[in-house]
Amino acid sequence: MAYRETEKMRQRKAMARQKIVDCTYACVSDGGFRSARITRIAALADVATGTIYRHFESREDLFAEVFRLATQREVDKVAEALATEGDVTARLEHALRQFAERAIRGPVMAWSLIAEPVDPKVEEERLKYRRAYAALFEGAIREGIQNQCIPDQDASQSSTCLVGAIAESLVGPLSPAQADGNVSIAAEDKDRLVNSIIRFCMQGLTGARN
Amino acid sequence: MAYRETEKMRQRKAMARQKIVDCTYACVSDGGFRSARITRIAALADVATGTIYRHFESREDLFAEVFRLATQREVDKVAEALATEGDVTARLEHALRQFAERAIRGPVMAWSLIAEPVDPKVEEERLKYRRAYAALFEGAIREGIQNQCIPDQDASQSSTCLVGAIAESLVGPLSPAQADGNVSIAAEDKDRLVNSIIRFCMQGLTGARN
DNA sequence: ACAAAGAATGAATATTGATTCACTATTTCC
DNA sequence: GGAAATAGTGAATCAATATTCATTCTTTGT
Repeated sequence: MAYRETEKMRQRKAMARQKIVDCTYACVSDGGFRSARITRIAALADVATGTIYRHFESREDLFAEVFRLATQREVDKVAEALATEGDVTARLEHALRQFAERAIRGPVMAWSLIAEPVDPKVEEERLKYRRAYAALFEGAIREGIQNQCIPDQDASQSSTCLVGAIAESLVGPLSPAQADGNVSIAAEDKDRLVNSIIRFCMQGLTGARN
Repeated sequence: MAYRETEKMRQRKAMARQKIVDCTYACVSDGGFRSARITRIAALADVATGTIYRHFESREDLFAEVFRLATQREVDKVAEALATEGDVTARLEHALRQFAERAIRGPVMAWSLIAEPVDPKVEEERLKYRRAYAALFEGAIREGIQNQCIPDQDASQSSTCLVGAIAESLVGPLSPAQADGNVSIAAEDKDRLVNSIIRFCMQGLTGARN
């Protein structure tokens, strides 16, 4: 025998794989999945196109993995915001703000995760992602209903409305950002936007104007 | 001279063109713009692929026209609902219901009009469509603010939230219409769904639980 | 240093559809 | 009927990318 897989090689391989994932993430952040070409990813990662296929079965599989990682990051942030101390409505508001602000910071990625049409394997990941969100928001809304901070309602349906209102507000205006070379919005506009959305959402949830 | 365009021919041509438009509409209703292949449209319309190019500059132009027609139809319905007698909130509620019910009836088309990524020329039409909606809802919200049925708020932003909440509920991946093998939902479920969305939206707008 | 095994390469291939265009068919008018 | 003009056809072409695979380069153990 001559060659056997060694620790050093395993690590080098893992690093190459990671670099491919990172560069794919960068490409997607820039123009969405659809415009992320294998050749561009390969060039960025400084490997040959063929190399990508030693690490991933197909473009679709690579994308599914990148999607999974990206969403995990987002969902974690929201979960974190919901897990703080305080009453349910405050925590929900905090979580919505987190969601909205992150989407504004990375509008193309937000659009890709929420709305861009993707291949079946990626769509499957998206379903899990939506379910994770739904579960988080729903849980909080249920808790709110229980201790009467929030009037009785279909928690699952309301959480869908929350996501929709935010997504449309952020992704709608910002997704043509890929078309024109859209510049990012000014900080005070961003704040007004986020506050406006949150007011609508919290009011839709609780009926309370604050 | 020998041949000159005659009325009969003009009509026949117009009919062929109309048939192409109709079949494109059908294809889009079925699977969105992206999956509407020229070959399939041609087959449906019972013409050769080349014929389509005698009536339209390109696939994109054909799609732009179909988009324009489809949205005109939708916007007209909402405008109609808003133009009835009664107080603003009742009319807004009526319009939202119209919007939601139509989207449920044709979820794929609704998704195509609202969220599917499309080519630039079609995107341009979508912008007009959004503006038309924004103008309609906004106008009503402004009117409501003026005569104090609705608290002061960013009318344009609120109208975006309305569209988003409905769109996500009806055409998002978690919507009942898509989740199961898109068998149409039962009438009473549909009603509950629409009522639930509308409650959220009206409450988001007015803060009033009814 | 060498042979065996694996990893990387990237030009060539495959695929998927839109679009073209040389040709055929139809309509019109004499 | 026949010539001129236009309409319709659909196989061939083109374009844009994902994917393959024969070849080259690296690593490893003796």
